[in-house]
Amino acid sequence: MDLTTAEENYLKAIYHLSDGGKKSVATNDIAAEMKNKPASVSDMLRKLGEKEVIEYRKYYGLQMTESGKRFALQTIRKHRLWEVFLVEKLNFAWDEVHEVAEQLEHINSALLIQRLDSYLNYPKFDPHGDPIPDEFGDVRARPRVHLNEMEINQTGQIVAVKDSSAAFLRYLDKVGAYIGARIKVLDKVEFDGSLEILVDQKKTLFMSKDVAGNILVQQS
Amino acid sequence: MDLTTAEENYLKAIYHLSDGGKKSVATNDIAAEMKNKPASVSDMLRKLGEKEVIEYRKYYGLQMTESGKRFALQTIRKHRLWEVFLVEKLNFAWDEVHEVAEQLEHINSALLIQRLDSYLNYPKFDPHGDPIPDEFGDVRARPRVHLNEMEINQTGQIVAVKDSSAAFLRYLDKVGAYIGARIKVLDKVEFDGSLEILVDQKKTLFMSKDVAGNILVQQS
DNA sequence: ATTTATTTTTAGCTATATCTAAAATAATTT
DNA sequence: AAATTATTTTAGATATAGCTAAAAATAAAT
Repeated sequence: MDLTTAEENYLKAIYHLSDGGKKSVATNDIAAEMKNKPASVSDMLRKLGEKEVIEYRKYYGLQMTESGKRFALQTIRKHRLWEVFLVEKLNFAWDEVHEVAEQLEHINSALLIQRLDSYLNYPKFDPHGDPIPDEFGDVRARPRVHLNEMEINQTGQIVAVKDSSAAFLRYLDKVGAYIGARIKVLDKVEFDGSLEILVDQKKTLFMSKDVAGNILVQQS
Repeated sequence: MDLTTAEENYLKAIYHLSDGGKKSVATNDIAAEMKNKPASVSDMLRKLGEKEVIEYRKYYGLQMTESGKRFALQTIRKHRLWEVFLVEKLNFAWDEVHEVAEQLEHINSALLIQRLDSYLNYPKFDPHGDPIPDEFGDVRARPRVHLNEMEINQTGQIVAVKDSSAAFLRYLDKVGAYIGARIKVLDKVEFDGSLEILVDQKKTLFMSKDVAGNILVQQS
């Protein structure tokens, strides 16, 4: 069974809004996420129900089926692999990749994705630090802590940022706090929660509690 | 003005069938090339006429406009750049790339194509030896000769093959006669036209007139 | 120069994916 | 509990891109 591009996009939106198929999702919220009208969503939900990628009872909401989750994860996998390609090979900036990956994720070729994965050396995380599902849809989720919650002398690796506005990403780029950077908390100021951070065993960096609250770290 | 994927595919087909916009093309031939029905083609020609990428007088055939040629060349450029990527970076075989490139050519991002071009080191020819138009649609066409028409001691570079059946491509791969290979005609047998070829100043190779007739060489 | 055959176009239908406006259902408030 | 509000669905459009069957125009053959 094959899905259209539109169906893939709906499934992906539903997957994200439902927190991986755990929660129920409102028609209105899907419409907001997809930037279209609730009436269009209702229609699509009926179709997705017929294809059995969701279980749909009208007026009562929906549940993703196992099949639906697999499809969503495949699309997410492709999106994130392409993001890695764009950043690592074509030197795109973090904030330039989304639009293009949004198109590339719908290219249909199992061989292409296998080869791309291999070419990129089987990355486990995308440039924003989000995990890349493997070909079976398995995700190796790492425990994450907000940087502002870490204690002095604790170490880890930056794995994600919460605020992905262009301005914030530019700031991070400037200070060298890229995804994958190894960090160590050197000092913490009591009264405002600001931090002194060692980045990649070289640069030290002062950071406000607010900024640190937007950075996720895998502790090690 | 933007074109849909279907419109891009029609323009590309028309460009090829009309030999770069020079000849007129029959509705039936477009239908055959696109594997759909003449009625569908008529309809699309009307639309393409309205968008002024072709000049269309019903029953009388069509002419590509300058705008139409530019669009077609951009699509061809993207297709061939992706083919280079698939073969050189992802290790696709010559006969595996077409289908996937057919999808990738419709990805819409000027930046992506610029970066891809740069990443591939501004290739001038695709893996089949067909020229890649530059971003302005200019094509550096090289004079080509069939290998069987070359004389003893003449040299050149293989730029294309006419028969692109998987069997033929496998044969060429096996004997090392890939696109770009530098060749020299060492000897020519009078009575059957078969040739002795030096490939890349290393291997010598015997080749029937028939095989040589399917290989195009840029003389140098 | 008619007739016949071929090619091309039109008319009307189907499917996808969107929309607006109205109707139906569920949730909230008084 | 009834009325009001919010959410969701249906009904009926529109646009794209294909189809079949029939009509119209052009080309070929007698």
